[in-house]
Amino acid sequence: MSIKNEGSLLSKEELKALFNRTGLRFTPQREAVWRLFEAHPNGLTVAEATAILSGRGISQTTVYRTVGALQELGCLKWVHNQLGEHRFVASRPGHSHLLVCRSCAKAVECTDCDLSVLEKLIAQKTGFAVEGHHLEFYGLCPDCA
Amino acid sequence: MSIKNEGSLLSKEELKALFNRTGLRFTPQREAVWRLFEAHPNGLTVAEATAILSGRGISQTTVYRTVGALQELGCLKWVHNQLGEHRFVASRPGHSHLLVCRSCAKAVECTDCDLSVLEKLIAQKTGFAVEGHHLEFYGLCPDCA
DNA sequence: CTGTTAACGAGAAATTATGTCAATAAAGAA
DNA sequence: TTCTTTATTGACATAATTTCTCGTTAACAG
Ligand SMILES: [Zn+2]
Ligand SMILES: [Zn+2]
Ligand SMILES: [Zn+2]
Ligand SMILES: [Zn+2]
Repeated sequence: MSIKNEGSLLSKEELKALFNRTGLRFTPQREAVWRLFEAHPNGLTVAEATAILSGRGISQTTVYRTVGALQELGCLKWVHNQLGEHRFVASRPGHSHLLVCRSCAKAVECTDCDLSVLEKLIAQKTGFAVEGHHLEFYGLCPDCA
Repeated sequence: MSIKNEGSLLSKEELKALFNRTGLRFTPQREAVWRLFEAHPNGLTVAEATAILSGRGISQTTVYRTVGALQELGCLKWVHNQLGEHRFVASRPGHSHLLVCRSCAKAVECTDCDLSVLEKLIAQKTGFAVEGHHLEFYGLCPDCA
């Protein structure tokens, strides 16, 4: 198990390559959206991101589109906090889980949480071909405890 | 591990008792909302439920409020399907997980999936006081495979 | 440098969810 | 049963969230 490291998750070159790999263009707007989430390890709602980025001339439409793209690239994860708020958290590309604080509504990423045994068990019992999962943990973060 | 049984999950008396236990009133509208979800094991969005129930004189406002109440009572679970659609699935009161078919959107409940070991591990590593979790599995159901 | 076309912003529109308030009816007491 | 209390309801307004349209701009391959 490892906790997400602080600081820049992706260099400019890595980010450009990530977009270009799937035929997407690397634009200043897309970098700005990504950097914003990168700078907020606890996550943001689209509304919060738009409020900040509109001051930099980036439109709400572009924020929505970029959040969608980053999700498909696997480096932006969504969580529901207890009140149904839809938040997004930056991460390195790949699968991970998130811990959500019920007090301050912030989300922290954790990786290497193996559920393969459970998936196999469920596949056997139900006949489902299990392809993946979404797992969120709820609780109180150290600051709020 | 156990799979959800078919048919009526709660008798009228059980349902009334469930509401009254927490000071909520048992109304025809609330029963109708519950029975609708009970009759749709694959789940419904609020919009779908409202479309059906408005034909029976039940308002959108009441559908939203009842869905919220049933969630708090623990017998209505939400899932995101792969496209972010927000669906609700009836279940017996209590904690459980759901398997969602990516083809037919069918959601099947399963219980007794123990994550306590994982929760303790995460609590140690992160300092979070872990209080609960939300876990969905995605895959293909036997009929769609 | 040039051409192609994905991506952009502005604004409208659609969808989803919540708030207000007078009328109604569920639950418990008498 | 009847009465009293008050949570619940429906209609409607409003707010919040998300998607769409279209003319313009600029990323990127050649
Ligand atoms: Zn996982
Ligand atoms: Zn906190
Ligand atoms: Zn669980
Ligand atoms: Zn299926």
